[in-house]
Amino acid sequence: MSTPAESDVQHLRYDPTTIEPKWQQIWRDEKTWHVSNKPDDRPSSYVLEMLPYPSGEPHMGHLKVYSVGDALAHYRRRNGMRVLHPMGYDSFGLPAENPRESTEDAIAEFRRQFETWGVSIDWDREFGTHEPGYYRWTQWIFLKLFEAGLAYQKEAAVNWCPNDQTVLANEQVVDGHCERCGAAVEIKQLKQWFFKITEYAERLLDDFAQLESWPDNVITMQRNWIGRSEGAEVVFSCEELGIDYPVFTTRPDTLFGATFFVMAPEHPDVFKLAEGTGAEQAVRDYVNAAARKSKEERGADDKEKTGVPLGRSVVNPVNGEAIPMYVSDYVLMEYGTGAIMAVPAHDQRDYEFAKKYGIEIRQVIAPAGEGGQPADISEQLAEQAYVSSTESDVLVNSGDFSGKSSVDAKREITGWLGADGRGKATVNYKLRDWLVSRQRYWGCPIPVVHCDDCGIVPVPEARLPVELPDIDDYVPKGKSPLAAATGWVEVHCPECKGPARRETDTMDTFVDSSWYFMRYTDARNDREAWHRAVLNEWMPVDNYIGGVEHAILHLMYARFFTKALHDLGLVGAVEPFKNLFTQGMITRDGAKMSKSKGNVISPSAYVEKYGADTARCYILFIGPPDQDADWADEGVEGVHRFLARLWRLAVEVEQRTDASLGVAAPQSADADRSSGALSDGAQAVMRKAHWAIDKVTGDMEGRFAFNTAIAAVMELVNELYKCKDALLDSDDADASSLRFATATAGSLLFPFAPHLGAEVYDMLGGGRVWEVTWPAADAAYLASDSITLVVQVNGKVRDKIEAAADASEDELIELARASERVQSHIDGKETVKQIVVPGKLVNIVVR
RNA sequence: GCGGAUGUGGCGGAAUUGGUAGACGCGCUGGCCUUAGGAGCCAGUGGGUGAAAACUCGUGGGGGUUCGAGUCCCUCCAUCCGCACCA
Repeated sequence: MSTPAESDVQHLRYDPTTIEPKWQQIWRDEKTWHVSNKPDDRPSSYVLEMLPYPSGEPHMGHLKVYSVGDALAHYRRRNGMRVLHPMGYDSFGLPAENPRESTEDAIAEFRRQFETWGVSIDWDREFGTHEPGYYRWTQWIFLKLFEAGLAYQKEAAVNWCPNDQTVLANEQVVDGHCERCGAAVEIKQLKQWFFKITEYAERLLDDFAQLESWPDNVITMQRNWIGRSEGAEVVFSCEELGIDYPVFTTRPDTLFGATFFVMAPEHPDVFKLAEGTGAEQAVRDYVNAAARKSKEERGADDKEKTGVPLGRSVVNPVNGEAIPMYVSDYVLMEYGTGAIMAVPAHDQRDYEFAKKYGIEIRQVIAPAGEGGQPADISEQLAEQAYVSSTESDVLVNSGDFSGKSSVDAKREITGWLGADGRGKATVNYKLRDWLVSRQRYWGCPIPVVHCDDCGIVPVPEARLPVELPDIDDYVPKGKSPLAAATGWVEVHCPECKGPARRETDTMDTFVDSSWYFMRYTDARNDREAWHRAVLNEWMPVDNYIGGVEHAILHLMYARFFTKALHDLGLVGAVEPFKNLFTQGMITRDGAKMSKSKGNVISPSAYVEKYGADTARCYILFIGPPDQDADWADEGVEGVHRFLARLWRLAVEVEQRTDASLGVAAPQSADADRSSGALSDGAQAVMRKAHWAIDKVTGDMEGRFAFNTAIAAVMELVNELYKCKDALLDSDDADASSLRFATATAGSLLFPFAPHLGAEVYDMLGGGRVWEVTWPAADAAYLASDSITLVVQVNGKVRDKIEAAADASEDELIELARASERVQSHIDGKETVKQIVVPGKLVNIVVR
């Protein structure tokens, strides 16, 4: 029964360590994945994974993101598209040791591993953001934004990380802690560089409509972060000092209930206001205490409201009433105007403050009660504020506006105040300008000089890049280490030629990564950042793939950059990423991998032991790629077994069938299928192969269902094992069907396991699978003459019957009723209803 | 507190439009092959009753819509994530 050839095959070992380097060398030597910028008749597609921060070696997240992106890139290419799939490194940042050396070592290791993974990258476009050839253009963009008034310097209260010894953007502070190192963030008053992202707040919101597919949660997070709220700016006047204080409120309908007024401790006028009132010392103590608090302490959940009177009052514009002013840290300087009107009856925070300091709580809103009269809510107001604001909430104690609905009153009171300049409708955003200066050495220098006579002078474009000097001590000490490089700092002013000093702060690394996807399109251009026509040919990115942790930071900054550069006429696209895919995390024992938990596993160990194809397929097979997945070594073994099984099948089929048959489908295939020229086994094999083609294609299109796509190839291979013994040693048609189906398994698996896919296809005489068009399923093999009819009685499955695919509804009912198993359930009962789903099911409802 | 997601065998997961729940893989059980195998091949595998045929229960809990619900609606619970003094 078993031939020598068969038993040989059983003992052959699938050896990825010889197969994988073989194909990698061909791809490297022939630059297979290089794509030219010269358009051709193929549609272009830009597939991009978020660029890696090179530190140590790649981790499981990298393996996952490139497994997903590479599968997509391969699939696109084989569907006749011209695919841009580049690679680079986010190589400025916070390295521990000698930055230049450690960065370049890490990049070399990343590149080496990516090559062992067989990722189909156009290596001719590779760069690191720390290379002068790249950051020259980062500086150029900075100057463009500066010219446009979108980059500016101002003194402001900023987030300071005492550990990293640098300022942080608002977005980089998480729960009052440094996003990077976890230290409690302090507030400092410093002069810093900002990008005017707030000018784009509205468009960042509006243009969500232009995106093709982005996860809802990412859009929601950005929307919340931008924090648009509509309301009114209302002017309260301090008559004693003759200063007007506008406040922002979303509740102008509650103005008649304002019984006090609060300023943030950072408000520049608090000392001026307190002066001469006797409150000076108390105010100074309070403000100093607030300044010493970390952001976290200030924002703590259960923190009791505190504050001190300023000893002054302001006039409420709706009723001319003078109300007392306070300073309290529950008011934030960075939102609105840094001052608020306080309506304790209808705002919980104001309520708590008023309760503590015995300030009047004056109700001006009431829910509609019976008979259209306002309901009595005094009981509730003894406990907490009443914050509802709907059509059925009406104003009380509000002069001429009493009786109006809360909703109408907002508009009418704003309009009334607006008529004589005491207020206006406005929109406010939580979003603040992007703080981009960093007091770090390893970053892109900000290309300006400070001249005593000329002020801030941009470095002329022709003199870019402003290169990072080599220095001895790059440990941050509160100001940029670059300040110590006196030979570099001291320059001549580009305008007056007088003595001047270079800016010593460097840029936030998020600036580097806000435009790298544009540079890829024309990465070797040393005359300009990109050629416009080339850029527009590729942009926007068709599929952007990465972790959801960048939902706000990177993705919002990149959107802002694209819009700003668009407005400057430099970029055609308005949005950078048409489709966004956020991959889930790889966990270990159900927990995030971390050094402190000691549960970190690295891809390299698995790639060395099982090969890249196994590691890549496993990470895709483990579950839907947008969900978190737990890494299990037994699962890896299972996938490895499957790949070995396919490889052995290919070897056996190759050895025991005639090589001249190649990988073509049997010639008698579709024409003679019904006439029986193909054996039953061959037909089963052909049908399964075409079923798999259809399934994998469907899973790749539209959704990233790689897990079920791989499962389909597993099913095909299982079917081939079942049929192969009958088909080997048979006639040419049978042998052809086997060769075709085995090669098809390799072809379908190629996007996920490129080395093995190429090996199997080539072994059977198909040549280079990546040059072969993606297979199309033959409808003739998908349709079947017979179906399995499910028969239900009262919705419960009672039988399954083989039926002709083209049977009529009546025939199906007849068939169903004839079944013995069905009869035992319907005998002697009245048939109420019979439902037929053609080709699928009959449900007989009896009583 | 607000917003979002998820909940299916022992485990990872499948079920694309309301129509056979559990594809595929892991694990487990049995068989074949083998000097042996933790290799390979084949078969079985949601729970309960049963010798079997079969019956019955079953997609976090409860309720509803429907001939029919993992899928739609209401409600509760659990876990995870994001935001959180934003006036």
